[in-house]
Amino acid sequence: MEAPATRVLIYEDNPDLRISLSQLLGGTPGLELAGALGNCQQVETDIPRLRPDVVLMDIDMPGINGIEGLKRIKAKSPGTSVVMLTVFEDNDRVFQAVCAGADGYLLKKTPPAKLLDAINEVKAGGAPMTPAIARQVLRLFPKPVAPRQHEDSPANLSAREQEILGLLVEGYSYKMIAHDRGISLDTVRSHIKKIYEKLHVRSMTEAVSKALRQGLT
Amino acid sequence: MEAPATRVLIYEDNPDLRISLSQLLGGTPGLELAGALGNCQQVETDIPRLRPDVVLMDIDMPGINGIEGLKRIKAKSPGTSVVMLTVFEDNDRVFQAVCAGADGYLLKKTPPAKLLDAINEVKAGGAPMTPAIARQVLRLFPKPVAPRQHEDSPANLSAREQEILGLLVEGYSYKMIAHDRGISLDTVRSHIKKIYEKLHVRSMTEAVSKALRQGLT
DNA sequence: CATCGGCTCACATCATTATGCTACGGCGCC
DNA sequence: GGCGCCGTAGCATAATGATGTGAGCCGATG
Repeated sequence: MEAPATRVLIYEDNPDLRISLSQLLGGTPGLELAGALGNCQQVETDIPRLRPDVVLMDIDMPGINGIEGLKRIKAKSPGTSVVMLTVFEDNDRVFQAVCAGADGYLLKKTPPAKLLDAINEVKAGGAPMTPAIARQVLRLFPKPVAPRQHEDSPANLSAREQEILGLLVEGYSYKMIAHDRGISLDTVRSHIKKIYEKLHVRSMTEAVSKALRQGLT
Repeated sequence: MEAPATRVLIYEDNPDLRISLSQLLGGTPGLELAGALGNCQQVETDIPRLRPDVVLMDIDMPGINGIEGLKRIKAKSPGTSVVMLTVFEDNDRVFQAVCAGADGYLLKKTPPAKLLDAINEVKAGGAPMTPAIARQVLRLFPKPVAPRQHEDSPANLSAREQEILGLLVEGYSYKMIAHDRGISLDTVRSHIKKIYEKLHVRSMTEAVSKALRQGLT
């Protein structure tokens, strides 16, 4: 008396990934591939036609993006669970996805086994999320509820570190910062290393993005 | 030298559980028991005194309850991570805890191994939650949020270029973009060169900054 | 059908960043 | 008065990014 298979629909514009996801799901007992599409232009008709229980939705797609696709699905069929797939743990998108009613949020690099777990999890009423994303969701939460302008610690950055982060945001290079502040290039490196640790990032672009999105400037 | 041990502070009014948690943590390499207290009456002084990296906080305690303790910790020391422990997946408490800035939310029945994982997870910037609680958090999230929309200035960027700029903003490296989009590294270079020309910038950081500030995402 | 822009790819070279380790003076806190 | 954090600094190596030049394919447009 097996339960009927869980019907899974994939939206993913990268053909390689789409195919490997399809194969993964198709080859798993208890799951049934309802479809695997490269865009969500026809999402409104796809859903009633394919009747998925769970949708895996890539966030970054040309044309109608995943967030928009999510909204349309939820508008038509609120009961359908939608798990967002993304390469980034980007704050803004997480926020948008969560607001639009996403039921889970995973990174594309999630190993296949975890992905299958996640599908079962949503089916069981859970909400699969990577730890880092879960953290972001928690951080996002209090703000809309209580828009306190709390000058809560700028992510623990020291005054000097904030200053330098500000310059990064302005597009300054290490050299420019060193010259501008009259310190050595190596000192700039030191500061930036610490900023990276504290912000949990690994590149200037990530730091800039995080700074701008979290108002650390 | 090894990384300094993670200092963990426990608030748990049940002596049995408090002791077994203490033993669990005390016997784990990389963790250091900063303290194990039966109430959070002195939370304001406990924190600076014991300087924990992570606090495990029982929600249901006599006197000052866990939510209140959490608030006080966050008021004094926003950088300290607090993981709530609870017996029930009660909606209202989850809501309150999340609003007060909890960094994780686990059930007391969580197996010891998972608990240790969770501590490492918060330390690494994650937010351990049980799936069911994660789902509640998502549901609690205020939906009526009007996402700003700007279809205004495509800034002359082609669709592909905007797409790639989006990835840059997310902190993607050339390599990651190439892999994700299934194109060669050199093609990524080409696109980015053109993006730079069109935006009049000369580095990833400038491009990211400009993109975020002008809503090109 | 010829031209043009967008997308793809290659090769080359130099500049900049990322990361790890080490170190020292100053300051505030037990 | 020892400990930890901040700001400063240097050195070394590996990885990534910036820029130039050139080229093939395709679809749209004139």
